[in-house]
Amino acid sequence: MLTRLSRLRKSKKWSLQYTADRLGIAKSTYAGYESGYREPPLETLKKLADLLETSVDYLLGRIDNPAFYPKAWKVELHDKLKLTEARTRFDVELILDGAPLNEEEIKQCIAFIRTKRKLDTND
Amino acid sequence: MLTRLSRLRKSKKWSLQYTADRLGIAKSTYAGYESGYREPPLETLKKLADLLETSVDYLLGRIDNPAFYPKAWKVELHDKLKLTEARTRFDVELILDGAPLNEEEIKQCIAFIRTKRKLDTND
DNA sequence: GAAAAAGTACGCGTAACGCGACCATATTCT
DNA sequence: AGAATATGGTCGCGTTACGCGTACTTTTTC
Repeated sequence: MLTRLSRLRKSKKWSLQYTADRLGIAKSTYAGYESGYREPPLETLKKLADLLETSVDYLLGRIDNPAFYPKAWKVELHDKLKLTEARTRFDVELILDGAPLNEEEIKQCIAFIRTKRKLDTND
Repeated sequence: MLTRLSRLRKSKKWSLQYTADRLGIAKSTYAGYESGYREPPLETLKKLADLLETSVDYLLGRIDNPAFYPKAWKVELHDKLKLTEARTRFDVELILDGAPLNEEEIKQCIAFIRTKRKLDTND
């Protein structure tokens, strides 16, 4: 059930003991979660998602993207596109006619809109 | 802990009994989840999120948006921007210098990129 | 206003959880 | 290399807390 825990923990180079300490539980208890031998209470599950910087839905195998997800769907146009939300930032792609906009196309769009806006305010 | 269950269930106009039946558990068992008296096993928690069309993270109070979230961060440029993913679609905004792109600006960007791409392929 | 359904609370039997203890393997240190 | 320490993994026991039936109150339906 929670086999994804092991991967995420190792990606952070944490030991079972360290992780268990941060959760305030015994090493054997946490090991039980990773092996699927036991299930954690919901409060511990939330702490795990916090520690490992992912979603509970990912830990449970309900989604496949380990990155946490945004609360607001706003995309800022810089050189790189960023999806902004409260916790962190995610890379996104803009697709047009099936092909993603490359960096240069995005820059050109940005310049295009900026000059357009400047013209609209100066008359 | 799971007080959001009650809201979501009522918004679907389901009774405790009906919900419990769909989960394959006793009414009193499910009632225990809503009241916070008991916690469901993780498998049941996932089923609940499926039934109520939300995320486990929302049920646990970890995020405030009950809508499910995307699996892939891809934005398709049409007249309206859409964030595409497996389950459903979300409206998004493109922000430039703090101001969102309006529909006309997006259309102009689309036309701009299309002509640019046509030029690149025809030489 | 009776009957049915819905919501709520409790007690019992039992499944499953948390922990310490233990061992095998891997890593670190002198 | 060999001792010392840390790590990953498993097991058994005591205890927690879960699932269900049951009973009771409140609400809805006719």
